[in-house]
Amino acid sequence: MPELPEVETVRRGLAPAMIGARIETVELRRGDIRFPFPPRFRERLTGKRITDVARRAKFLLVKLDSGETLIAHLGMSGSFRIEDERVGEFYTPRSKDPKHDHVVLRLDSGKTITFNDPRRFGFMDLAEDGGLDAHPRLAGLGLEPLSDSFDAARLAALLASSGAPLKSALLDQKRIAGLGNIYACEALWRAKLSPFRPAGRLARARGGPTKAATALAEAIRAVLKEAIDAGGSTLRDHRQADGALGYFQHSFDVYDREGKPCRRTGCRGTIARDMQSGRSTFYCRRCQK
DNA sequence: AACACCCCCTGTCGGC
DNA sequence: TGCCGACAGGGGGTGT
Repeated sequence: MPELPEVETVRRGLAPAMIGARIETVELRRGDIRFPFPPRFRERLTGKRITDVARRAKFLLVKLDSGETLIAHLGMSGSFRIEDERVGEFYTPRSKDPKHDHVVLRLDSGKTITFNDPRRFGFMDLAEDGGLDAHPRLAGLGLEPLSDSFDAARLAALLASSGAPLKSALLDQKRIAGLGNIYACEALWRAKLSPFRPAGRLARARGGPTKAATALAEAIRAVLKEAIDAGGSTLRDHRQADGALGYFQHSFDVYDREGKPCRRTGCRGTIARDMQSGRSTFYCRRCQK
């Protein structure tokens, strides 16, 4: 479930295995994932040393000593796997479906980093030295919800121009970058806000953000932070199992809980599911207004 | 300009 | 048991 917390969890897993290492070989098992690989992709990676592994919204950013940056997106089903050739098969069982291993990076540390993506909605790209912020895949992205500058006032301002329902606006990566279908639903539930409420109306208050915007900003930050904390703790266990980085099961308050009781203390509502712009929205009619 | 809609692709699950 | 449609964490392109 690669939304911001999952991508951040993957980043934290990859960073210690990748930073400082040199890429010795790049194996592409096909010519494209969702998009074709950029020109001279293998050459631009091979022999380069990795200086950092960062994240912007749901994008992983692998910084190279050439100044270029490898941009990776997990799409819906992408994951990375770390294997250590020096340790061997006992600690690193094979993936269940190696047929979806599309990219294999062999590092001089002896570790192998494999990108696996059954649905191939993920992709990789390269940004030239100095061209990361202007790269077409990143240029239009909105505010990082976990950055210091994200607060109720900024959230309200970002939603002010929207005529869309609140949940659709939260999924718009040009406004807030990193929320996906799960955490948009979860944040709205926490803030007791209906996903159908007009987003632009959250902004309109004299002298500052509305109570709803304040609650929503806090809910977004809290739900993302908690998910990252949960992923971080799950990560260690998961890696002992098979070295895979990508999917972690969390327990959600509303997502995928259609027909089940609302978990809010004192609320007797039942979780409903509706479609909004083609995606499922889970919410409680009783306590989300 | 700012939406809503459809599509990309594979796998899984529930209903018949 | 098998088949078939619905649906799945995302986002890019198109049409209104």
